[in-house]
Amino acid sequence: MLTIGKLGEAAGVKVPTIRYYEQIGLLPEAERSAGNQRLYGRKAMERLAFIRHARDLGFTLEAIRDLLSLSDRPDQSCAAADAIARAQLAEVESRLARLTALKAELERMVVQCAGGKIADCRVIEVLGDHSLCATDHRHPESELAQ
Amino acid sequence: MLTIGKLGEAAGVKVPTIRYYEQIGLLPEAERSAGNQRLYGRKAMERLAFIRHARDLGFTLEAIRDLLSLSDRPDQSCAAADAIARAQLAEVESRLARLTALKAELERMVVQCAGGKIADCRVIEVLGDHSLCATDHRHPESELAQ
DNA sequence: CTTGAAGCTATAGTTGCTAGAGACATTAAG
DNA sequence: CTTAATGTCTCTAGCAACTATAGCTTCAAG
Repeated sequence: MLTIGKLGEAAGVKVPTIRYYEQIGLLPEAERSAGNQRLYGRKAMERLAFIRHARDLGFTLEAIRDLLSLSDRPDQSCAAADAIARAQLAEVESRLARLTALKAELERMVVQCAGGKIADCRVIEVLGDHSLCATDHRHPESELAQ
Repeated sequence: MLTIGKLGEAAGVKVPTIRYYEQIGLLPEAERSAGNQRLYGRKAMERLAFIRHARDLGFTLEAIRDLLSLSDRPDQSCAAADAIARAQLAEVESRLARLTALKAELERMVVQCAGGKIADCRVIEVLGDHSLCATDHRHPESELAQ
């Protein structure tokens, strides 16, 4: 059995994060030692690794909650898990598209800056006047989060 | 003079967001009508458009605060503004790189899923075992934010 | 003159943690 | 066996950048 610190080290997750996951019900309540410290076995370790990996791939905690409850029912169809993964892929693709446009616009801005005074600064000028932009990046339909 | 609702409409910013910007000092305190309602002129409109545009390009409010105070000093060198824009570009580029890797991994996952039972689901399996991944996307050096 | 939309303030919620305070537990050295 | 250092406990508050709610006042149209 591992203490919370050892578990965190093993899984690459900070200790308060583990307690947070327990608090929001993503990890079950841990067993406790005589001195009231959390103790974890292999199952908890695997579950935490799953969460960590999914987080690394950008899944939200809500999606992970669903994926975990699916993985607890091995006999069911995997359509739901597939759908969650596809949704995440779509999300990542839309962020990629958006970021690519932003990158182009920022490059334009930075390249054009001649390095003089603020009054002539292309950066400030472009920010102040959207019509100077090449692409229409206004009114983003989805957030950029992640 | 515009009311807050008209200003928000014109600039594509929600009303509570405008009040929020005023609260954190990004917009100056607005003039008030006899009935205590905020009134905005062209200067406020331009400032809000600047903020909105910079937000669309992914600048943080802190960066925008700096850019705004720079734009108030037209005779100074634009090196600082340039540096902020370049930092933002670098940030966007690093996110792009990361998201590109995520996309590849998610695609692999989704493509391999044969659509059977959870027990055989590639999505669940890959999430549970990082060694099944092609790339090492663990321990991200920077957050994915935005 | 009434009604409904828009405005006001203040507070709390969102996501996914992270940081701090102050108290108890465990371990390693002396 | 004691002490010191670390680890853990709970609880609360903070981060970005808003968004939502409640309960009020003001404004504009009919």
